Amino acid sequence: MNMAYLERVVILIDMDCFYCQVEEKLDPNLKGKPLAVVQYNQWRGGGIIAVNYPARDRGVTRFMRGEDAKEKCPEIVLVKVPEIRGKADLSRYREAGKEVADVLQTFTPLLERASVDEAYLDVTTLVANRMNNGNGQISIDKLQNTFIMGCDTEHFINVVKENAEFSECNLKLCLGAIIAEEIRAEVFKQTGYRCSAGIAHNKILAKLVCGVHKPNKQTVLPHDAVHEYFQNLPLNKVRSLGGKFGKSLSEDLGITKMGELSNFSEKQLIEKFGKKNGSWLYDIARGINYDPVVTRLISKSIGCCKRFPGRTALQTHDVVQHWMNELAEEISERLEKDLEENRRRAKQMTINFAQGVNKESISSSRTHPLHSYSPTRIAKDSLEVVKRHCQKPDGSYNVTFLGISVSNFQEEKKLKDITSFFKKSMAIQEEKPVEEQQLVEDDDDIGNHSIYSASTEDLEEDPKSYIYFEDIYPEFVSSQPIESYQLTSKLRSVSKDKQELEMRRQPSRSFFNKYFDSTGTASCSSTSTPPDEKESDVEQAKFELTESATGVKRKATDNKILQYLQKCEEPNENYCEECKRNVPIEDILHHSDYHVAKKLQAEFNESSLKEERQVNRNIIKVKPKKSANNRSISDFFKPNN
DNA sequence: CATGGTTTTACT
DNA sequence: AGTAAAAC
Repeated sequence: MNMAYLERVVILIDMDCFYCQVEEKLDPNLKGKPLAVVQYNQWRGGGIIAVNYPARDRGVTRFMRGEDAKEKCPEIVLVKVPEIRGKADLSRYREAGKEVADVLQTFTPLLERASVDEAYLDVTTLVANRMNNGNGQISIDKLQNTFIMGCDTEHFINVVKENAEFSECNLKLCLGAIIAEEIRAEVFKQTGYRCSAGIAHNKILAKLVCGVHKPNKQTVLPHDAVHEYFQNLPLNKVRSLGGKFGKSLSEDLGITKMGELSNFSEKQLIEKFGKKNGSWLYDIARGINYDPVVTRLISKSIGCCKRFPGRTALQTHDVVQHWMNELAEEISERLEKDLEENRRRAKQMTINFAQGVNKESISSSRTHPLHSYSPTRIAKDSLEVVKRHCQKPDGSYNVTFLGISVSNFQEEKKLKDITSFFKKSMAIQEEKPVEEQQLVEDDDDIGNHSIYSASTEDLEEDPKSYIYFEDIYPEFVSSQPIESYQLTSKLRSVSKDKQELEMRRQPSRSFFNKYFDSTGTASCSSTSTPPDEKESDVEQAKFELTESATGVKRKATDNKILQYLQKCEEPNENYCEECKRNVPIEDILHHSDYHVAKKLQAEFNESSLKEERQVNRNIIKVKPKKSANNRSISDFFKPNN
């Protein structure tokens, strides 16, 4: 069982009806009552954007208006999202999401925030650590809230224990599930929010099963259970197949279930849907997916927008200007906050607008450089764009949508964060308070906005003025990363032969068919000897284990796998093995420093207690102002156990 | 009239 | 750079 696509353990954490939970936390009176969160209650009771479970039990769903919900469930409480400047203000939920992310972050840096209430975690190295540290025991009492797809949990555990080496990847999933239990418990402990989790070997599968036992439970999808699960699974349940593509997929191929997708050759799929989609489909039909979990804690863009449907369409310059001002103010506010929190500055702004009614509406967007965070400046530039594109010859408008979003964030200070942490904690050098270093320059044309932090384009960025991490600790930058070493060498030893290829072609059913029946009752004996007719498979598995253990390398015959492995084996200059992605070449130093810090944290976490975790959190954030600890670097290199 | 506001990614 | 799709 040494296949590359079974190496990773991915967790998807999804908050249960998050907006409702946020409101319930704010007003504990609401707990237990049927509740929905609505925005804009003017028209038909407002649009529902979240429904809690008591309300769901009574048939209330999203896609209902507030009025419909009241009809279905007269006792329902409808909480309206706050409004500022005439539009919905979602900041309360963004804050809550950040709270949760801060907890998740203490478990692994390999964290991808997918939305305000969802995040993927690649816990492969955490799992590997537990196995290497002799901390890899699994038991039912650590999996009290865990379901295994297609199998009873306790039974699954027993089989995994009895066939430890044969089902190493399933053991990994169990450990991943234990970690997920810990994560969810910690999230609840620190924030009071409940969430569900999906655990699998990749993001698509983790996402797929996360909701199977919602709320407040978690679900594991072992690779061996995929085949059966897919037989009855509609195509559109799979992420990215939920829309038009999924529909055309099912029409073009004349299929409705995921299981049917594996009847098509990779060649066929590529012919129909292109190289990228075709291979992706071929893989996922077999439960295989290589999309990496990329480390992203903060968003790459910040935007706000508003629709003006039907009769509310904006008809005059004055009204358009008014809403431009409102949007610009919100954007500006959020940008200033982002600047403080994340020390970065957006360089580009995109103005979105639509004219005309629904079907015949024409939407468009224009980009514009962003020189200042001043709301009047933002409004002025945006308005100009909209005027140019939307004003009719008679001076009137018919604008049904307006939006401003900003992107192309540039770090305000490079390499400074991490070095200042070390400077501080090791007292290497005196450091001025952050505030004093922050130059404010008066920017621009329309003047009078000195309170709006200006561009730092020409701020001195002399590398010599910083102390570089690798100057102090060259060994950590130049040598093999500590934590990833074992994983990396494992990936390197992954081999591939015809047998494995065959197993890819014919989705593997062996494990589940041999040891489980569909009801989840035990069908294997208490001995570790498998039934006769399957012995060859076990022998094959052992053979593969031995082969990889001896480090014998065979030629990969499958290009995809080959490429995947090459990525692992020969990282190029700017390929970050930790993130499994390329990072901008100019950021690589900063980036690798980042990972060194994260690794210290990860190692520390594994063997440590919660207070220590709390301390590490400050390291991860590398926010000098929060680092109230006196540890020296050597503290981090104490033996693990 | 009318899910609405966000965010990411891929295509061209 | 601008558009479209997809997801929550």
